[in-house]
Amino acid sequence: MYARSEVAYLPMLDIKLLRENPEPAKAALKKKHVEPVLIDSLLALDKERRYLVTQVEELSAKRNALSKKIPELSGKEKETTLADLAVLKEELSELEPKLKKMSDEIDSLMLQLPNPPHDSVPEGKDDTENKVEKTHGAPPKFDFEPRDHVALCEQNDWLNMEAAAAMSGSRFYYLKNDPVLWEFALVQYVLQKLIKKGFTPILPPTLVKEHAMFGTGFFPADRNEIYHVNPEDDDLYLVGTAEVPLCMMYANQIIPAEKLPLRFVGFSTCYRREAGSYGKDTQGILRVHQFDKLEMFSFCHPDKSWEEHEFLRSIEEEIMSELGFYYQVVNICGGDLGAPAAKKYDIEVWIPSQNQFRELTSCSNCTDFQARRANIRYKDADGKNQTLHTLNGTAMASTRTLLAIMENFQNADGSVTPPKCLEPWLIS
RNA sequence: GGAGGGAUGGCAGAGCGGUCGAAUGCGGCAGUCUUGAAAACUGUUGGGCCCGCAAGGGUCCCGAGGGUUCGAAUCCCUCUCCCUCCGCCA
Repeated sequence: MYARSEVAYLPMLDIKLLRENPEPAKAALKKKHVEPVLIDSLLALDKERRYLVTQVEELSAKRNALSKKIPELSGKEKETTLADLAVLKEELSELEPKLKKMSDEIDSLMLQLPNPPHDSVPEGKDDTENKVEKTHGAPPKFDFEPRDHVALCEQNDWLNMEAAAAMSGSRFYYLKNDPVLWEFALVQYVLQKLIKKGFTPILPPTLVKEHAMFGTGFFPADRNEIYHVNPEDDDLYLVGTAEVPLCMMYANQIIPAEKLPLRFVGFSTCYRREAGSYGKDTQGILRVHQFDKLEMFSFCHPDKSWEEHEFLRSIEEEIMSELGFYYQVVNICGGDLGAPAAKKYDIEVWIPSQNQFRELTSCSNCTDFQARRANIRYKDADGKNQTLHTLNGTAMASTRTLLAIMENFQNADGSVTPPKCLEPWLIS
């Protein structure tokens, strides 16, 4: 079926759950710093809307019944019926715009509500309150003064930031020589691993329409992070992650329950404006406008999504440890979680020059948040359509992984020995 | 970029102002027949929302959004997508 409708902007929270059980929702959303009052006013609006709906539908029912009779009528009877219908039409023309306005208002409020976090998500206002769940490995020991990745790139002719900046602006780069080969090896190594685990490899589109950004929950919240291309004619957006096209691959579709989980790994270049990060991580390739990434994505049964979340995390850990990194797993606190995630783990890798861990991957359980917006459902055993759960996780983020390889596996002479697991995939 | 043709239920495909949520075929499900299966036959087979404890009732949906009309799948406008031909092109 090609004439797919665009995503209906479904609200992300099930308003029925909110109606029946507002208190737990309020408590959970408070963790994400949503004022409970907001929920109350939303519910008040919803109540009013339902009353209006009932009125409008009753009038419509009357109108339909009378209209149906028109062909059989004639003369005076027909005239009085037409007059009655005119009155009904008048009443409806007053109520309907009112109802539409109220529904739009509710939808827009619902669209702004984040996904309530899971109980295991720590309280906290920002990244300082994230919780380290585990640490793996040990920091590399150097019997020389380790260089940072910028110095290593300089010495080995791996990077040209100046020409890139002159051409495209700050935070762009030309990568040269060995790291280029490492990236392709990383891609092959990770793809192989994931395919063996049953993931389907995907090369997705990276320019998408606005509704795709709403469907995946990046809009309205993170609008300023996204590049908008030719607003006047093409009106497309460059994705910041393959999560967007992977998720939208099943927008408006119903997946038979027995096919779940559906697991994909998508490769894409990712574009991020990094607005608001001026002056942060300005050196080298840690924070850039463009990088390549392999992203895992699961469509999953609601009962299985927490298990699936741990599964994605375990894959990320497997990759990190095979690459030989010293890393920690961080449980992101409520205040630092994005709107779509109910829970998120970041895996942070030790960066010697900074003497700290930096984020290399993250994986999120978005529960039904994206599925509701993008209208992705599964058919359960009773033949009922139900909203499913979606999850995503970084399998390999190119620039940061390359940076970590450079800094962690550098030698005294400034050369770098790439991880063993890449050897089979390295072009020489 | 230019010129045409389309979009209807899981699929195929009719309908082109009221009797149409929608013929018919295929597929799916249930049953009859059969030792079992196939075939044949019979029945059944979309979704959202609102009211209701429920039974049930109502409303909306024929790509999307608006409009005309007492009444729209059918008429008008805008948008999206698909197909064919020409041009261009990795």
